[in-house]
Parts: sequence; structure tokens; C-alpha cells
Amino acid sequence: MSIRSADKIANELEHLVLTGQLCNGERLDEITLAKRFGVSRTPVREAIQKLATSGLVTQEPRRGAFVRQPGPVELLEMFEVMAELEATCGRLAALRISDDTLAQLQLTNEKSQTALDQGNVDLYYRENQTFHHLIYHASGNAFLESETLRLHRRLKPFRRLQLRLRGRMNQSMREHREILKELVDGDPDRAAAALRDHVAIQGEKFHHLMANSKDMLQ
Amino acid sequence: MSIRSADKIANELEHLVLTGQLCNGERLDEITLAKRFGVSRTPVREAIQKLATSGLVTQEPRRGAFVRQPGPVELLEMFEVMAELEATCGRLAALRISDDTLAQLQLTNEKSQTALDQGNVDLYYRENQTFHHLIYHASGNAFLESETLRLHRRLKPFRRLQLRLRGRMNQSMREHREILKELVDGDPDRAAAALRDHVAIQGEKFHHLMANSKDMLQ
DNA sequence: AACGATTACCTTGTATACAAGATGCTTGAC
DNA sequence: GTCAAGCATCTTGTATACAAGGTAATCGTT
Repeated sequence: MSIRSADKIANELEHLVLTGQLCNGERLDEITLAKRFGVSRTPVREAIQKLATSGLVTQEPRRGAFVRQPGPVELLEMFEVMAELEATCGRLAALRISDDTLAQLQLTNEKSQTALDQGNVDLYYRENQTFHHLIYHASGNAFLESETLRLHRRLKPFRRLQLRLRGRMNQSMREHREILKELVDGDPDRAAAALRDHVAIQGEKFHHLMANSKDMLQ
Repeated sequence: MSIRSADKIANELEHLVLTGQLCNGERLDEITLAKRFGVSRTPVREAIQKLATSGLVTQEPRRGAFVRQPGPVELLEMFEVMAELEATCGRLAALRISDDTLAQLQLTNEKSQTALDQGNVDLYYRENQTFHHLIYHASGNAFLESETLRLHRRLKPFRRLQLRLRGRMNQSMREHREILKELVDGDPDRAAAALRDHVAIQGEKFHHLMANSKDMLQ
């Protein structure tokens, strides 16, 4: 963790946006935030600009920064890209993954199954995340890993929602086992396809969610 | 163009880094840069932080920001990701591209051929860029387009070098024609493969360049 | 003479002061 | 009563002042 209060504030703000405590379109008032965090405007400004470059807020000159939640179209686009990035991770991982990492994936899947049996969504969610992160890392491409992590992080709040759909956790679990199987077999194309489908389905499920409650994220 | 001098300075600095006028490891002194641009430290700081989030410089607390050119390994990793992103653009474009855009691609390729015949590397480079950007856009996924453009921009200085290798322009031209053919045919997998190979070759060529002149980028 | 500690200076990080543009309210005219 | 113009106020953008930590040089000791 950095010492810079600007960085701490950036993380705080990011969390507030991602968890929806700062709603879409809301203006980030520098003075208000400065008071809230007990600092001057300077670190707040730096934090806001950091969020701006990662796309969580838009800046209009002399008017301020506004929270910018992606709309339905952009979200689907992001899931589409996410699917491809994960597919790529899977393709490379199939070629490069170590036995040790395969064992970790196996263990993670077993824990996921336990969580599923208990109906523990939060635990499943965490194990699910571990599963994916292990694959990113197993790609052996640190740049790919960081870029994929970045988008994963960005989609986190939306990804989480769809897990609560009826039967989605079961389906997700089956997909994870399929993915692991392809990685064990070392088949790059099939691993890529399994991961692409797995993530694409998340996008579709999310689409369904949106169709049913348009204003959910407002 | 933004009015904010911070943004202008960020663009200036980015250009200086990408063109190598600010060398790897060099420290970005806020005071020096402020004098150089005729402003105070504030906009310079904001500009530096913008570069930091895009990975062109690293920041060490209380020590400053340092230019960070990617090393050989990271560059190859970036080319690997670039190849996949472009492949994805190609896959989607094969399904979604309009006749109008196909015509533009055709025109661009003809101009490229002219440039090649004249041995005009700069012109070929520009037409090459247009060709790729058209495909990004034709993917119909604005998020994918912007992410791909971002990485394209980041790799620009390295991509450019390999065009000067003997025979590379001719090979590149053939690959472009192949890509266009697959897009006309509307075959997503073949279009994706053609683009992936095209970019992967750039990475390989670049690898050769590096092997021959290790200190080229210092 | 070499090594270490202390100190002075320099740089970054933060706070505050100032400048300039945008918003919104008030006031006046129709 | 309504609309518009002007002005007050508020916010952002920039400059400067202050605080704190890091670097390096110097001085003292062994």
C-alpha cells in the first residue's frame, strides 16, 4: 500500500463507484470530497484524474468529474472483450501451465463445489475469482495477466450479480470443470473456447438481468 | 483538444517518451519540466500521473517518476496480446463489416501498394495504420476498438521499426490482402487467424531486430 | 585513509492562495 | 407574468507556500 493519500483516496473513490455508493452521473465535488477525507483538494484532484484515466469517471473542462457507469451496450462490449482475453489466457495456459497450478485449480474447484453445496454465494464468488486469476497467471504472459485483471476488476460488480440467477452457480461450476479438463489435456483451442463460452454466458446472463430490471443500476 | 495545460503537457511528455527523446530510466523532474513548459509544478504533476497510469513511467514514492520502456520480454508479451486483440477485431469484423468499409480497406490496400512500389516507408506506414484502424472500428465493438487502439499506440514505435526489415513491407502487403480476402468472405475464424498471424509476425520480426542490436532502444 | 554519522539541501507530497470560467439568481424591461 | 441580461457566487484550474522524507556531501572518528 502506498503512503500517498492521493492513492488511498483513489482506491476509496474507486470502491465507492464500483459498489454503487456513488451513482451514475453524480458529480465528484472536489471540496466536498476533500472535507470528507480530511485532506486538501490536491490529493482529491489527483485521485479523480486517476479514476478518469481508468474510465470510471468522465471529466468535463471547468465543469468537473462525473461518475460514468457503462450503459448496457458498453457492458456487453466489455464482456465480449473479457471473453476474448480470458480465452487467450486459457489458450496460453493450456500450453504453459504447471502441474502445481493445475493442482491449485483442482483444489479451488473442490472448494467451489463445497460453497455451492452450502449455497454460500460469497464463498463461491471468492473461489471463482481465484480460479480465474490462477488461469490469468498461468498464461505466462504478465502483460496479458495485468490487462485481464484490470478488466476483470472493472466488471466485478456486474459479474457478481449474475451469480445469483437461479441455477447459474451450478452451470458455472460445470463450466469450470470443463475448463480445467481442457487445461489438463493441454488443448489450447478447446481451453480457449471453454473460457470464451464461460465468460460470454456471463455476459448473456447479465443481459437477461438488465432486460428484467432496467433501472437496477441507477 | 483540451484547454487544460495539464493535458497538453501529458501529450507532449507522452510523445517525448514514445519517440525516445526521454530515455529509459530517466527521471522526470517536476521543476525542470515546469520551467521547460513555462508552467507551475501542478499541471506537470498531473501530466506525469497520467503517464504513470498508462504505464509509460513508474512512480516511486518521494523519489519521483522514471521513464519505463518495456524490456524485450514485456514487448513480446505485448505483441502477443496485440495479436489476440486484432484477431478478435477481425473475427467480429468478418461478421459485421459493411460494404462501404470493405471498399475503404480495398482503397487503403491499393494506396499501400503504391507506397510499396515507390519504396515510400512513411506512406506505407500511414496506410498500414489506416488499414488496421478501419478493422478495429469494423468490429462494431467500441470498447474493443478503444482498447486495441490504446495498445496499438503503445506499440507504435516498435511496430514501425520492423517495417524497415528487408522484404517485410512486401510480406506485410501480402498479409493485408489475405486479411481483406477473409473479411470479404466473411469467415470469422480465418479472418481472426490471418490477423493474429500478421501481428505475431511483427512481434517475431521485432524479436529478430532486438537479437541483432540489443542496445538499439537505449 | 576509509567508513560512518550528521546535517544541509533538494525533491516530492500536501495545503492554500489566486485566476478564470460556468452556473444560477436577481432584477429590470417588455 | 415572463424572458433576458447582468452580476454574484461557486467550482475548477493553476500557482505558490509549506511539510516531510530522501540524497549526498562533509566532517569526525577509528
